[in-house]
Order: sequence, then structure tokens, then C-alpha cells
Amino acid sequence: MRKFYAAYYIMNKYPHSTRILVALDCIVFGFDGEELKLLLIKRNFEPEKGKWSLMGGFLEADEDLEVAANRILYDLTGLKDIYFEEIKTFGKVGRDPVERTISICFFALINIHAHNQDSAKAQNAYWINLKNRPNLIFDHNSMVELALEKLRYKAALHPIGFELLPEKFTIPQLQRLYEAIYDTPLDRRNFSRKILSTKLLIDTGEKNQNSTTKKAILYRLDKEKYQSQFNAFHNFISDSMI
Amino acid sequence: MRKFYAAYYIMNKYPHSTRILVALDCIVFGFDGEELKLLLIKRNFEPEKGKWSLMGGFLEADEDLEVAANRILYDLTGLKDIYFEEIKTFGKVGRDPVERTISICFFALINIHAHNQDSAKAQNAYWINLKNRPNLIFDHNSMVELALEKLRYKAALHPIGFELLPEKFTIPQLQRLYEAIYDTPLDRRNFSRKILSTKLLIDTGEKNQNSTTKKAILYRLDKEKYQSQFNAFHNFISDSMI
DNA sequence: AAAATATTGTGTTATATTTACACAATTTAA
DNA sequence: TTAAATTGTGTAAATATAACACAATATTTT
Repeated sequence: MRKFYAAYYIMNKYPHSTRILVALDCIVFGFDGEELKLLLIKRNFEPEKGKWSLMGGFLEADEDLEVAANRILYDLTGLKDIYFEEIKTFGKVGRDPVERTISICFFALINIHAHNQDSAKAQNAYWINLKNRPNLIFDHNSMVELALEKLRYKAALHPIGFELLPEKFTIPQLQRLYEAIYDTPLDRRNFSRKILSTKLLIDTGEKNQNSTTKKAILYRLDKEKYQSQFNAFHNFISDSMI
Repeated sequence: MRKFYAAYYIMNKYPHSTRILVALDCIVFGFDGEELKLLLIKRNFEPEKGKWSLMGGFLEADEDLEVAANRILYDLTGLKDIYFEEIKTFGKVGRDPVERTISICFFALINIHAHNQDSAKAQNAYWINLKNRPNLIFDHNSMVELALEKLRYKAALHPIGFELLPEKFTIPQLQRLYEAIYDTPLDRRNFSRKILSTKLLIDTGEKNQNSTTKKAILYRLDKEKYQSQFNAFHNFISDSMI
């Protein structure tokens, strides 16, 4: 087999290797203050028209992988610089019945109130509660399950939860987010102490005016500390919750 | 663009999408009792003949991604059921100058004494100390750096270090392994207590006869507990070491 | 206007974990 | 027999975690 490789300089190609379709599929998480949500596509195109799926697309010939991920997220949300993270490449032979396609799967976290509604509408995308999501095409159900697992893992060790909240937020809001992610109640007092001990939050001096009872302090993330302490957030959630 | 999708049933193909070469590249870690090592290829084939690279291969048309990873590892080591983990897909446009190729990168942990020497010889593979590895082709240097980062992260939270040791091992051996992974000295007494508190080790009743001083107890891994407690190993190494 | 209700902010104590450090036992070589 | 190297185990102080209680604020009800 190796004798053929001599040809590569002439042809500028690897001979005898199969080129395969490369897709990207993205699990977009959002949080409405109560529930964890997914931005899902009601497909108005083939294949599997009429069914639900993740947002995806194909990697183009002259496009960096990371650029493709950003492009797909931009087309869906109208946002740039979204937090996203590759989770796995799905590569079973029959996973897409149309044609052999591998899919590089990633999850993204966005502020549900900040994205462009028109972009979502153009893609026929809807926010669906994670808990009562519909069945998805192909192996997209497995992708969502894995994404949730990875989100739980990562959010226990690093301060990525803030990506799902607005610029200014209260500690009770942050707690409700973590309770949604781990689907478990957390002790208010211990949660607050733990969060404040990270020194990642800056008191804006403002209070949440939406509240109907006692108004909570609005904080914002200390972005410099967020960068430098990204790896020092460990042990936020106990093992048993992950 | 979407009007073309109607064609997919007839052609059994997605029209207007680019098929791309899909490679897999593997960082194989080993431990000789002193140093962390990599199994690297001295290339006796084009392209970049004569230079050093990771072991790799192309995904075939009718091959599951996971099967391909196992095939590549088997060709290199003669071993099956190796512990491996996907770390990232490298997909910059020009990363392989011969032809657009994305590479799904993963790392593997093997017992350096158990693999098949002939298999390695057939691939022209050599064990090289991680610390004084040669320059590698393409983006393989970045792959190794990322693999080390991921190994450190994972090994701090889960008991994967055992994959690098022989069936029977001593606690001092295990400690030297962790010291090699994190490139830092660890306190012998705290290390021992922490490891034993996991209850993952079973005393074989034997002692290490290789030692020139006091002979250490040989342990083996409790594989059932290893499975069930894989996620309960957290906080083994302190954050600052990762 | 006062009381009731819901929610927020902070404090305390018991328990568990982590860190720093010391000494006795085993084996070989001098 | 002694010295040197290494292994196994112990202890106390500091830190972190988990469980729990009460006071303060804002709205709604009476």
C-alpha cells in the first residue's frame, strides 16, 4: 500500500482513501429563569421533513472547523462569540440513512433573551423545555443526552453557568439555574456562601426590580477573574449530583 | 438551496456538499516506572518521510469511527480493549498540506510492558520520553500538548492512572506515575491514605521482589469498584497541579 | 395601618477532609 | 553490625462542607 504514497506530490491528493461528509450538530442550551431549554429545529426541509432535530450543517471545503461551528451558531442565533464546546464526533456507519456522514457534535450556552428572534424564525427554531423535548431524528437524542452529561460535568468544575444568564443577575437566579442543570434542590445558604467565596461576582449596587418580595442584589461577573480562575471553580456541586 | 434536497431520495446522496478526508490520530501514553512516554512513529513513508509523527490512519467508508480507532491502536500495539478517549477534532483548512483532512484526535493509555513489540516495529514506532520528544509533523505537537492537558484533567478526577501500570503494582509505583503525570512531587503519606481510602486497591498478599530496599505490597485494581466508582474519584490532585 | 406572606441575606455548629509533619520497620550494601 | 534507602502508619492543626435558624425587606391581604 505504501508504494502508492509516492504519487501524492504529483496529484496533491492521498490516493485510495475515502472522502466522507462532515456535519456539525449543535445543542444550544438556554435558561428562562425556571427551566433549562433547548433550541430545536422543526424541519421544513428534507430529509425527515416535519420532524424535530438539532441545528446542524456541513463543513465546507475551504472552511476551518471552528469557523463552521461559529457560522452555524450565527445563522441560528445572530450571535457571535458564543460559548461552545466540542463534545464528541458521532461516526457510526448508518447514523445518517441518506449517506455516510460523521457529525462533530458540540454544545453552546447562550443568554436566552439576547439572541436574534428573526434568525431563529428563519431556521424554524423553537425553545423547548429540556424535560419534555420531542423525539429527535437520527442519533440526535443521544447527542442531547451526552451534551447534558457534559454540561453537568463541566458546570460542576468551572464557572460556565454565567453564560446562560443575563449580564446582571441575582444569586437566587444563579441558584435556580444550577438547580435546573442538576435537577436537584440546593441549600440557599451554602450555595450563596460558596458562590461569594469564589470572588467572581461584583455587586452592581442595583437590585432586581422584577421581584415581588424582597429585592435581591444584582451582580455581574468579574470577567478578568473569570478568565484567570476558570480552572479553580472545582467542587461546586457534589459528585453524587453529576 | 433547499429545493435541491428533494433529490436526495433518488440519489441517496446529499447534493452540493463537500466530502472530506477524515483521519484519526492517536497519542499513546506509557509509563516505564520513571517517566511518562509516548509511542511515536519515525515515518518511513510519504508525506514527511523521515520525520516524527503520531500514529494515525484514515476512516474508511464502511467503518464505524470507534472501530477505526480500535483498528489503528491494534495495528500499533497488538492490543484490544485499550482505554482511549476522544479529545478533539482538528480541522483547520491547511493543517495537512497534501489535501484537506480533518483529524479526530484521541489519547490512549497502555501498559508499556504488555504491548506487542513486533506490531510497534512494523509501524516503526518508538517509545520516547514525553519531556524530550522530537518536533512532530503538521499540528501533531498541539495534539500532544492538548492530550497531556486532558490526561492531567481526567486523571485528577477519575482513576485512569491504573491503565498505565501492570496488573500488580505498588503504591510507591502509583505515586511515581502521578508525579510523572503532574511533574510535581507528592507527599507519600497523604498519597497513600488517599489512594487506600478509595478502596479501589486489593492487597494481593505478595510483595515487590524487584526492590533493593524494603519490599512494597503489591496491589491489584478492584475492577468492579473501578466501574461503579469511576465518577467518585474527584479531588485526587489539587487544582493548582492541573 | 397592621398583619400575613414570600423571599433574601447572613450566622453558627458539627462533621469530614486536607495538609503538614514524625517515627518505626524492612531490606540491602558497606 | 552499622549505615542507607525505602516503605508503612500515625497525629494534630487548618480548612471545607453540610445541616440548620433567624432577622430583614417588599408586597399583598385584612
